[in-house]
Amino acid sequence: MLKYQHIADELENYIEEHKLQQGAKLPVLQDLMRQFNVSKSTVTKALELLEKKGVVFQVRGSGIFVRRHKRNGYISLLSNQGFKKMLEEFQLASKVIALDVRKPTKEAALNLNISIDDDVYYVKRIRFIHGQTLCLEESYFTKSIVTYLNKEIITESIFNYITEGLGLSIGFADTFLHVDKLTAEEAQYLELKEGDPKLYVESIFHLSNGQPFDFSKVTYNYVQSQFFIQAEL
Amino acid sequence: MLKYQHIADELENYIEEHKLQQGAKLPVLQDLMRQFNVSKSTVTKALELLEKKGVVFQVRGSGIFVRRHKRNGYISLLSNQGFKKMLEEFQLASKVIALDVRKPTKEAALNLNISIDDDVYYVKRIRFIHGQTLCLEESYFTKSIVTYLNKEIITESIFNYITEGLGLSIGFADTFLHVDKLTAEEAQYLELKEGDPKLYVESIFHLSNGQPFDFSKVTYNYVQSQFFIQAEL
DNA sequence: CAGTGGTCTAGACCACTAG
DNA sequence: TAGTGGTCTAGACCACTGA
Repeated sequence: MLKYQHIADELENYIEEHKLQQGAKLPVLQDLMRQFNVSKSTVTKALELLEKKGVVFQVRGSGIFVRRHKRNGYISLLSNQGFKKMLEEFQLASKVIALDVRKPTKEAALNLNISIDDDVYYVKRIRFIHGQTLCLEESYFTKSIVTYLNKEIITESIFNYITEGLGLSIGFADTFLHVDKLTAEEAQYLELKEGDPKLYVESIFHLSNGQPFDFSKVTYNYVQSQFFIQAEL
Repeated sequence: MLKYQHIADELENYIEEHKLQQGAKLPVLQDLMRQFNVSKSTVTKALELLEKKGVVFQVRGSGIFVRRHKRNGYISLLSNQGFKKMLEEFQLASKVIALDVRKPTKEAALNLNISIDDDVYYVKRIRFIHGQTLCLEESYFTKSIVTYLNKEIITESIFNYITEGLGLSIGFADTFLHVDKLTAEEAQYLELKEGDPKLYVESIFHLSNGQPFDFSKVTYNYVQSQFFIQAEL
């Protein structure tokens, strides 16, 4: 385990356990260096991680403080809060509608940077949150990378399987979103009415080496969809 | 000017000028160290900045590569791409509907962490993109921080004025969003129909020292609203 | 002006990739 | 196995905050 990762985890746990609120002051750098017996840069690296994650903010000349917003029930749009945490917190579940190997659409091939003759796994599923429909999801996985999928895997967390099971390292994602009206088919799956609002999200996920491996199109139920983003400016 | 900031700017310009595409390889760390005559950590810091900004990705054992998505016309939801760039690229304009000093609503006071007896600047404006209505925006600025505003300022970029004019340093923002249907009033302002879809975004902006100074509620025209997010996972 | 976080260095060693 | 980026150190110096 990386030292800075470990320090970040410890600090986050500490904040969680002691239920520290926005603005609570953490120990100064000197103390953290001594406490964990590491150099200044290592502590700094850990704090940068937490800052990116939206857990703390640092003020030069003053100290390190807890950052925590007041609202519950919002899903993080940047999945930097951890997959497992999300799954637990929101009791997500899935129902699989389709799973097969096929040729990609032109659109999918373009986004995955493959030929329309290459194979992809096609996954279509509905996701539920607290027992309500959350979204309708269609995904294309490059088969030469994600070599095997089955119904059991995709009912659980696909990404967890990709990292743990296949030993692949996920790097980054490009996500595009806009708002529109539900088509009849989407409305039926989400148990809403045609013409109701929807949030439509397309994402291209890449491995750490930059190779795209998943192109997904997700239509969210507007009633259930509350998102948040913590940004540094 | 910070060295790592300068290096990051230079590299970004280089990529822009040479129109490097996704996957293009940049010089290795050694070369960048020599080229800019700085230590390894400094180059690393510059590259971390660019990585966070979604400009490059690094692969251990392999190199540093350009990251660039293929879609145009999408607005970045994390304003980490720079305000000025956005304004230029999208030809944003504003029409002011209201500007006054008043007492905050309970909601605004709560989010700004002030008393309902404190003064706030209230701003209501419509923003246009390429001459079309983009959004309807209501903002509350803590008056003790943002001490002065006038119509001219808020017709241009408020944030630019806050940093340049008032010399304040903006730190981070918490943003909450969901999808809903337009009310009659919103529809009128946005030149759409009541019941049409909308993207509704609430943000709380904080100074670098953690103090909230702006609570804003924005309703986007669904036709014009295309957003993207570049995330690291 | 004491104390805090931010920048930067020089160098050791490690983990991974690709030929 | 040579070359690449990632981690970590110890320490100097700088910029900012708050009493």
